[in-house]
Amino acid sequence: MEKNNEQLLDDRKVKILDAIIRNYLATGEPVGSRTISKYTDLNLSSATIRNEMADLEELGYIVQPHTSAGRIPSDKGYRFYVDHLMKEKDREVSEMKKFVIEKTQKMEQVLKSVAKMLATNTNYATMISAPTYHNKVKFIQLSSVSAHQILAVVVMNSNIVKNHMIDIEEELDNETLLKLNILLNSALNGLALQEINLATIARLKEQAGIHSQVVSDVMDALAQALSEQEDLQIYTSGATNILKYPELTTSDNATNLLSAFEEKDELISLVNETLAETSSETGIQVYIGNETPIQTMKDCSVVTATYELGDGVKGTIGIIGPKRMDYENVMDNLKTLRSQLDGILNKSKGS
Amino acid sequence: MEKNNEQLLDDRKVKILDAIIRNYLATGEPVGSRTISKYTDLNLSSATIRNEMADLEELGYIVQPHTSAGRIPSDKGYRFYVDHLMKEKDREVSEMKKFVIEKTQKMEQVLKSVAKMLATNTNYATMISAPTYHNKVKFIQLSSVSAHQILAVVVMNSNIVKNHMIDIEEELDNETLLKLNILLNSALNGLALQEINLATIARLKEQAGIHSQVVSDVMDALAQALSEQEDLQIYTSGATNILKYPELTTSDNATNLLSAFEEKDELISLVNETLAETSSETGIQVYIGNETPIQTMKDCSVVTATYELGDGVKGTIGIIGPKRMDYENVMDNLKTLRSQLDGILNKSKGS
DNA sequence: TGTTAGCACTCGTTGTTTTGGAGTGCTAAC
DNA sequence: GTTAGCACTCCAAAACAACGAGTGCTAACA
Repeated sequence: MEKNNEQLLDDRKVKILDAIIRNYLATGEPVGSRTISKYTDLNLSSATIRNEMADLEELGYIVQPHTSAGRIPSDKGYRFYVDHLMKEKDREVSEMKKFVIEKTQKMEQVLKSVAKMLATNTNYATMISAPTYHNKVKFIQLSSVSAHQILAVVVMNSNIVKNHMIDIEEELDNETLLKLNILLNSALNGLALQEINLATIARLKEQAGIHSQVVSDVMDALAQALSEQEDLQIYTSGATNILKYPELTTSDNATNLLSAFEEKDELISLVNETLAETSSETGIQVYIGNETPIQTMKDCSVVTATYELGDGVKGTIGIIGPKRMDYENVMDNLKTLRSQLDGILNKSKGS
Repeated sequence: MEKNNEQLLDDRKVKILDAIIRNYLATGEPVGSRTISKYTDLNLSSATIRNEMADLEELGYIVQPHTSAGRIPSDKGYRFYVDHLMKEKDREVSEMKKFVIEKTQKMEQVLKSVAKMLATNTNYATMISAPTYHNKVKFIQLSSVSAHQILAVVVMNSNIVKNHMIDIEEELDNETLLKLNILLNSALNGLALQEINLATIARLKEQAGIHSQVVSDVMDALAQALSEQEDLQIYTSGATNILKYPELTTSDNATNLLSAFEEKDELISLVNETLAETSSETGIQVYIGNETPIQTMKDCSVVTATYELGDGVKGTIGIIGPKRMDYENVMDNLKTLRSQLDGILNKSKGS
């Protein structure tokens, strides 16, 4: 925090800004010159601090809620803090791992408990998206369940299983079914879902050589089932933490935020956004106030992390809290989590 | 509302009580004697009303928030209202049906939109549980997906499909697999999941005649997969409606309620509770205040309805709001919904 | 005997005023 | 460049006043 490659900020100003923000993060109250005067080891009188603060305000790093109140950080101030001032903790990571791993059950369970743990750890609202497998077909099987129903099962590379029930008009004999199975497996194996389009299906029908209506129907149904977009699963926790922060409770702000957590579609676009913004080497992204892609969260800070499960499979974790959030703690949590999710989730694949 | 088989309530008191409650439901404000004096067609002076109100208070049907305030209904008052006073609307039901049916997609989608519609219709928080199929096995299939993986697919009577991936040590040849499939189907077909226990499996192993470790392993894994309790899916909507009612916002009440909606485990016990209480012929249950099985909701009213999908498959719908909820509207909604869910959901079976 | 007008009283709500104090900006002295 | 001092601002909390909706009670009335 000695360095300042930022415009015009001399060493002392940086120190003061740092002190202001830290103090505000801790108390949530506007901080005055006298406080800083004693807080720092700069040994400066409050009057001096006042002058510096006036400068910092002019530069846009802090603002006054009203005359005769202390200063609070602006978005720009927070940004500077996150980019330059914040210390990176390096704490031991064992506890977290243990907590999650203990009960490695289904993926869903794991994700839920990860979200929950993060929420209790940070006291903010959290979300985590299930990894999105853009995956290849590994195995397909059609089985005749009853006279008028065919069950199609598709296993993906990641061992995710999809099934789809197909209603048919007339019965399909076992022989044809077997033939179809072989055909499908040899034709579609290794293809990504996106690669299976109308053309592929048409060619398949051709190859099948059996020009009965039933076969055609089954193929179409299967194609449709495969093309169906699996919708992004999102798990949240601690949404009510939002109510703990008065600055988020004003107006119907809180309601909107809570709704967003219940409805989840805004969270989905958040996930898509962050996955698109191929974030820096750390994989962690901080949105302060208006920087956020989601309008509903413009009074919050949003910290997201993308995690990767080895084979290019990605997901997103998000923490939503007030702008005066404990960035250090949050980012620390996300960082360790990110490094562990790979191991944790791979153990519990298979939906 | 002419009849009063309730203790000591003469006709006039009933009318006054009715007026008080209706008024309070509409305004949310304590209602005074003067209001009632004009509201009803009884042509009584406020003084007379006051006397009657004093009586009603002594009998426990209404309470005063404080001296020199109007009266509001007590739990007992609400109960009386719901049991005897409330009119049953009979409105046309078409709109609701249309709205939901239009987009009959997957069950999950349908349930979500039902909850949403209810929430917007009533302005309360709503939940709906997915139907619980205590179901019989219709079809089982083991398939070899790769050298060390077997996929077990089980189709239930209701066309719900469960799949489970089984890791195996040594490869299983096709012939054995086929044999197993036949065996499993003939042995387990028609059995309810609960009927498949260790004994059944042991007997099956016996019958298989193949005493290889692999077969035994597969059987065990399958048994375990089958016995796994599918956890009750619950969809909610409009949880934030809770914040609209000041009487629920006091203290950390709202937080607890909202958390309940996020965490869902309390909702699950609510569902279990209501399913157990084999409710009356109408299938609708009203819990007022402390009557509710869920402590968190002791300041609310909870109205639940169980719906049935022909084949004994049941689910629960719940509406959670303030005690001064519009019971008529709520119950009306639930009633029509109940009568339609059967048709709606049967169209979109298959998870 | 039931009903009602009248009245004194209660008490929460709302609005106004007062006060205190935290914090500022500016000026003048060091 | 730093700081002590001072006048000034303005929010928050407390204190106060007025209002009015509503009550219970009593006494008169049909």
